[in-house]
Amino acid sequence: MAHQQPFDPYFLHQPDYGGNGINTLFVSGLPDDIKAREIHNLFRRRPGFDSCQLKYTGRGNQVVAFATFVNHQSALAAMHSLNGVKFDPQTGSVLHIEMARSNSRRKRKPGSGAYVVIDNRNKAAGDAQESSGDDSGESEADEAPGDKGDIDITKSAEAVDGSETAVPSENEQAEKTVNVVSEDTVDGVSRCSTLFIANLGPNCSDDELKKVLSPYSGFKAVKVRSRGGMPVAFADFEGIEQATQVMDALQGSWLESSDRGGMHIEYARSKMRKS
DNA sequence: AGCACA
Repeated sequence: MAHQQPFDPYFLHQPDYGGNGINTLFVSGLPDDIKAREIHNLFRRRPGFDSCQLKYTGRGNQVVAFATFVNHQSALAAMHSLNGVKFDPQTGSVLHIEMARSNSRRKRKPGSGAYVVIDNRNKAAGDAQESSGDDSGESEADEAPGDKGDIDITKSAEAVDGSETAVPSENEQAEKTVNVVSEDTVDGVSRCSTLFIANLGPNCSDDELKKVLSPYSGFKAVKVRSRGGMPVAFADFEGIEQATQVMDALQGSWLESSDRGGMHIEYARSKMRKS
């Protein structure tokens, strides 16, 4: 019985389990000429990334993707950093990312690439053709939220196949899918070596946060501010990279004092004043 | 859904 009590949020007090167990993201809003490689390049830099798959749903030219991470937090962090991002300035397509209904069961095969393509376009037309080299059996691992029922649009059987199934080579240099305006700006988000932490419980203290944050390299200081309402905190780090690591590691995780959900962590708008 | 301290 892996049943979680929906009415008791305290079943996951361990920082390692600061989530509902879902580590896969559902991605829509993709242009229909998207390549699996692009999905891979979009997510591969995100901490905790494991693998991804591009799926032609068979509904027209609809394309969705699933990205799997090592845990819920890293999936959440990636979702937060990429959701709403304008993916293609030409077509104006904007990424819509949410937690998948279920985790990807497809394990990354050793020696094969970190991404895979599932093409249901022909299946929808009654044709049983496999995308190259796919393992037989279930090729479905996840279901899109709000994707119940099979509305067969027996249309579009254009074979735009090939090239996506290629194994990604070690091209570490040719990836500018994510817009980097300046070193400190990614996807239009200004990064900062100070983090802003919200969604804290009313009793959250500096000490509690310090205990959680101090194990991370580069941690300098944390301050909780209450301003009457719910507290927020600012955590300062040596550099942006260290701050990012902590944000990715702790995004969505619960503290003992949490009562409204896990921590919501963003880059602060300004650096903590030097002391 | 909330960003201070100088």
